Amino acid sequence: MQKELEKNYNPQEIEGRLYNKWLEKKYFHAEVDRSKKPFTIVMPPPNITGQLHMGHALDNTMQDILIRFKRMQGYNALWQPGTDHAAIATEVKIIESLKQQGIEKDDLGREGFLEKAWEWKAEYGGRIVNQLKRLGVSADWDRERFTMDEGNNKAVTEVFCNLYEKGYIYKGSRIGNWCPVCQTSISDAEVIHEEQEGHFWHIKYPIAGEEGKFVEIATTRPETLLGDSAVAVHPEDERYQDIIGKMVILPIINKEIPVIADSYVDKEFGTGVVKITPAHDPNDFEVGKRHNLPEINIMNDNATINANGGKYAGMDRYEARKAIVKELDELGLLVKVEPHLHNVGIHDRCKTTVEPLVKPQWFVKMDEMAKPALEAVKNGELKLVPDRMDKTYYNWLENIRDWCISRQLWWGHRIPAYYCQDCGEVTVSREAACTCPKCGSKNMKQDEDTLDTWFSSALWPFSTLGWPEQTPELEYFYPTNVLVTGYDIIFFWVIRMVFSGLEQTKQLPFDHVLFHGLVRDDQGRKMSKSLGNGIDPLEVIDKYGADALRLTLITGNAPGNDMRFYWERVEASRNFANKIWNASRFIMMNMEKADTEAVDLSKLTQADRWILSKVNALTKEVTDNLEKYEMGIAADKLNNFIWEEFCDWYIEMVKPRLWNDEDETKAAAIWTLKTVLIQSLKLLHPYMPFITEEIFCNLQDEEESIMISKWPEFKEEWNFAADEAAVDTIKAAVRGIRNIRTEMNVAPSKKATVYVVSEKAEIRKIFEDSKVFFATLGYASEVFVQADKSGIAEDAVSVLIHDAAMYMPFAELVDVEKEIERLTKEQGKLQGEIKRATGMLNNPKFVEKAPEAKIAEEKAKLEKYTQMLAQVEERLQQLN
RNA sequence: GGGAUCUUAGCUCAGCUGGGAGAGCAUCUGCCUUACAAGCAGAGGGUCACAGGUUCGAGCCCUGUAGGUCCCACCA
Repeated sequence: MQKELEKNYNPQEIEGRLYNKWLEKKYFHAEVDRSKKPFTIVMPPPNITGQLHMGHALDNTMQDILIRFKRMQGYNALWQPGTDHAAIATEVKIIESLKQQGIEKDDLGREGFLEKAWEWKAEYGGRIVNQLKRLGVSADWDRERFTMDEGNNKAVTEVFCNLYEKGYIYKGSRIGNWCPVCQTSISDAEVIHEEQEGHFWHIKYPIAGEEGKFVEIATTRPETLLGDSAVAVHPEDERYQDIIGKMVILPIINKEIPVIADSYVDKEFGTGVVKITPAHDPNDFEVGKRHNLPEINIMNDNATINANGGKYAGMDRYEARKAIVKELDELGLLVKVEPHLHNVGIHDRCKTTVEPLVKPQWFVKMDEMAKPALEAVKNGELKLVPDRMDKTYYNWLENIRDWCISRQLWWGHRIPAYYCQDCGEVTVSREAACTCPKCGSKNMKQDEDTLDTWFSSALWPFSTLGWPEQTPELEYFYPTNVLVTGYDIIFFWVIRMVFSGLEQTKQLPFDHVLFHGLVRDDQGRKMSKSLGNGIDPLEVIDKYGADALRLTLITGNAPGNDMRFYWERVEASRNFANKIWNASRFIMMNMEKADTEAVDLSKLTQADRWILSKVNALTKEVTDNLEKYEMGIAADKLNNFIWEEFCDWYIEMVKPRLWNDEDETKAAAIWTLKTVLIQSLKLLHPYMPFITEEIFCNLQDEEESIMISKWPEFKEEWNFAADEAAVDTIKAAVRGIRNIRTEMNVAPSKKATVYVVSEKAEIRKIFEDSKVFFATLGYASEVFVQADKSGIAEDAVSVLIHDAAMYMPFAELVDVEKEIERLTKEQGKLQGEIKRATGMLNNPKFVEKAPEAKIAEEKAKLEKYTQMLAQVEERLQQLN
């Protein structure tokens, strides 16, 4: 006796129960097992500060689909999860929360702060994991890692030392991006450019020793004048040839600086004269290096003016700007102020305008490591999906600059560099260096800085598997198979994993990268906290179930494309879930009517063979699509098959057999229903794990879970091409009857007599065999199949289906005008088709080049359409 | 400035290597037909942005134009 299902699918009751069952049964856990092939995905580690958002939901749904698919296919599937310490993002949050308690970061000191940070991690680090679980994520939680756990720390130190020993890591005093609020350096990738309304100040610098003579410069940042070391013009600028080499007097500071010539200056832009501030502008920094200019730092770390700014010392950079402009104006040196639109660099985390500053920082030399990473995609070893991402990837690697990896933060991996306080020697070492190798001093101090958070995430695919130890896991599960992530972190993360993997393990960390886009709101805007337009995935799960959310995020979306979130789409997915639920309910209600354990394939009817053949073809297609990461396409096909083919057609076709106790094919029908349902559920399981599991378990007792059941395969013995064609014909015929009924406004309760007329015996056989479908699907009371039109009422209405004509004696209901209109339309259509087919067949090139099957198909169509046209025309004549 | 991408039904989007324009939602018309009204049956609606080109054949390939989005670089 089967369980009775509720009338509507109710996910809330089911999901938690099933997820716990899966956890208890350890289905997500993978152990090294050399008898099976591994399939590995590493989960992009969510930040410990994070709350689940739609991006996570999409990313993890895609991974879950792939991992469940591969697991069912028999792979030893490992989905390696973990979380990211997210250095700056977390540190900022902790500082904020401390502030609310009235505690300043500096009051705590490094040790005290880190204590708080670990407390934070303990409190919030598990939150997002629990949220992911609600989505149905089948990751191996027993292997959960953290970027700052012991193993990862070891990997980070090892990589740092390896790169240092190879000469790829160096410490240099270079101009870099500085965030005055976070008080740390940031990499180029962390700077976003924003167009802002600014001003262009034209200022006169007096020429030394030439009373009354000036050069006019234009600047957007007048306050940096305090740090000018020169004024530059283009070497070939006729206007300024006479002043090259002369000195000008820097206003306010009142010191002489040289006029230099450098081709960096654009003659056309501004006045053609540029002030050079090597310590506060990246371009000026380069110019300064070329001309050996002094780097005068005028700013403190919090972007206030320092002692080099004289009387402006202590002022904020913007305050100083105002004051300096005012003074210049008073001195009569301000020529004009123009409005000016320019791009300003902003820190992506805190939105503060970054300040270019010269600071000693650690860098990774990129040119050598970029080469093999570039090569991997060019030679096809690493495939990006969609492949248009290749160009973005190339472009970045070909123009790569050294990676600034030091951060002036506390939360992160501390740089394993030790300075001898006596002789100044720098030691980079895997173990804490207590003795200076040069002078033997015990007075050693570790570098205060920590590493960019992406330094540890770059190692994630192999550090999580145990590297640098040669663990069995590393050997077996690495390299991983596919990385799934958003295109927005291709530079931050993907590329860095690729070159790190190649450098450290001599292998690509994965051979495919599947990119997805952003989930936007219904107006196409990015979901963000400030806009308040974010939709909480947990709210969607509460309302409609995890399966509905998952399906919504996958359906109708191609790899790498952004998508918009609509509640209506979730509703549609929920409706689909309910449809499956009810189909299953129907099947279960009928299952006890016959013993379906052993059914002879020869007992199957044409309809049974048709749906089996369909699900068989679907199996192949869905499998192929999933192998090619075409999840959206496969989802569409599953929806279409289950809803239309299986529910709307097959179940309806089969009903009379279930209701008729005399019917010998009843058992076959029930067997087919169950078989096709189970196979569909399996194909759907990666998308909708909960509902498929619930039905699967209610449907049968022999297997304990659909998620460890075997993925279906295409079977030649289920391939019934002829039956597929025949049922397609029947379907078309039924549709024709329904159309006529609708057009003539025949109430469904009113039964009709249907005549099927065809001279062809095989056509007659198809309809003879399927009279019952017309009764159920087309509401016909009687069906006559015959070779000619004898006995059919003169005023019968006809419809043409393929090459069979159907007559329905509804004389009293016929609207002749309408019928003529319809037939005329049909006539036009057919004429068009005939013209098209004739054109193709008369084309010598087509006949020569096209495959034979194609030509035969066109010939068959031409013949068919010609016959149909003749029938339509005959009918038209009758009516006129 | 360099690059990517998009423009397909009222809306949101699919459309694989060129071979008779699709889905969901929305709209209209009938139906509470014993799995499902979160449903069933039917209907309307598209010069596939524009202009050229290649091809027997173009939504798909090439060139150009217009508009949108995004990325990178940079504007003293």
